[in-house]
Amino acid sequence: MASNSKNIFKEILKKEGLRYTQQRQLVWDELKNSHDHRDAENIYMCIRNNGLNVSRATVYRTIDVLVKNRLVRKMDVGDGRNRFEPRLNDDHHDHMICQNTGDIIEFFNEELEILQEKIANDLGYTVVRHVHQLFVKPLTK
Amino acid sequence: MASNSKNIFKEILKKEGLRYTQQRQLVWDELKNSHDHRDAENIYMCIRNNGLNVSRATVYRTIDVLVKNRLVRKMDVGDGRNRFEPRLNDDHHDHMICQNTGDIIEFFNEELEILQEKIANDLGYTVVRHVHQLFVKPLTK
DNA sequence: TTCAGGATGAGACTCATTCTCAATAAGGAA
DNA sequence: TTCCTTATTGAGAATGAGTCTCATCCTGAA
Ligand SMILES: [Mn+2]
Ligand SMILES: [Mn+2]
Ligand SMILES: [Zn+2]
Ligand SMILES: [Zn+2]
Repeated sequence: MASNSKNIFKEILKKEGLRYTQQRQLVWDELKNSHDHRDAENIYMCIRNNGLNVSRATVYRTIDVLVKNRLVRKMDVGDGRNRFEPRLNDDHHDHMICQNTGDIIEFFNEELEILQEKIANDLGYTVVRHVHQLFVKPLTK
Repeated sequence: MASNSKNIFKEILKKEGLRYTQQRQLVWDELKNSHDHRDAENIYMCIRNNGLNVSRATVYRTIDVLVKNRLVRKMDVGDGRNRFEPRLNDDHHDHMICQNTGDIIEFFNEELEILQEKIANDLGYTVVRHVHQLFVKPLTK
């Protein structure tokens, strides 16, 4: 049901010893209702354009909690501001950024994931997290 | 000889229609004489501690030229400031960042490079550049 | 319903990087 | 060499994403 993600959110706040507030719910709603890779300002403005009011500080503070608890993923495309995407069904994927259109294409390749873990192991490490971004251009036919 | 990289640098400035200046040479010297992954402030301070004087603005401006012409590589480890490393013999490699020590370990894996190009191709793209960073922890024996 | 203490909002602040502009110095011409 | 045009430089102001402060507000346990 629609309230499932709300309950997950409430659980997390409880676990963190934080209170459930209107503002925190609004930020989470705004994030989970789009699959885009958006920056904090965009999330802030969308809430505001909806006639609701949550401060920038609260947007940032709430996103931190969401990222820490893996409900949201933080990413940096190299343009100086972080982007966020919801992560409801904890599926890992990496990104391809089209240099022509700015489109962000998601991809997942098991072989790649295994290979990078192997590379780390061979050097005496294990991968905790990783960033893999391909900046691409369309193939000319 | 030692002046080879200086000549390469002069060539690039000429090609870009820029003048050869003491300050620009000092920034390039500072960068090429270390294999570390350093931030702009570090480069600025090292030059200054050598009793020489180049402004921050010029350090940033010169690095831009070096990056554009592939004499220097720009990277972002996610701590809010860019890092730079020389790139004299245009060898590609990716990075592993140790979460415990902060060490940056370089690696290169042909198979990985080929695989990511294949992934892009399958989606109708070709890879122009990529970022691949593994945030790792030492394996416990 | 009460009320202690966590949460919020507005704006100050931080810090890396970029911009401004008057003064300086390359470097081609003669 | 000297001259002269114009790119370059330096100091500091400006920018912008993100963080912090603190007076006020609100949550939620009792
Ligand atoms: Mn994504
Ligand atoms: Mn490196
Ligand atoms: Zn991956
Ligand atoms: Zn690579």
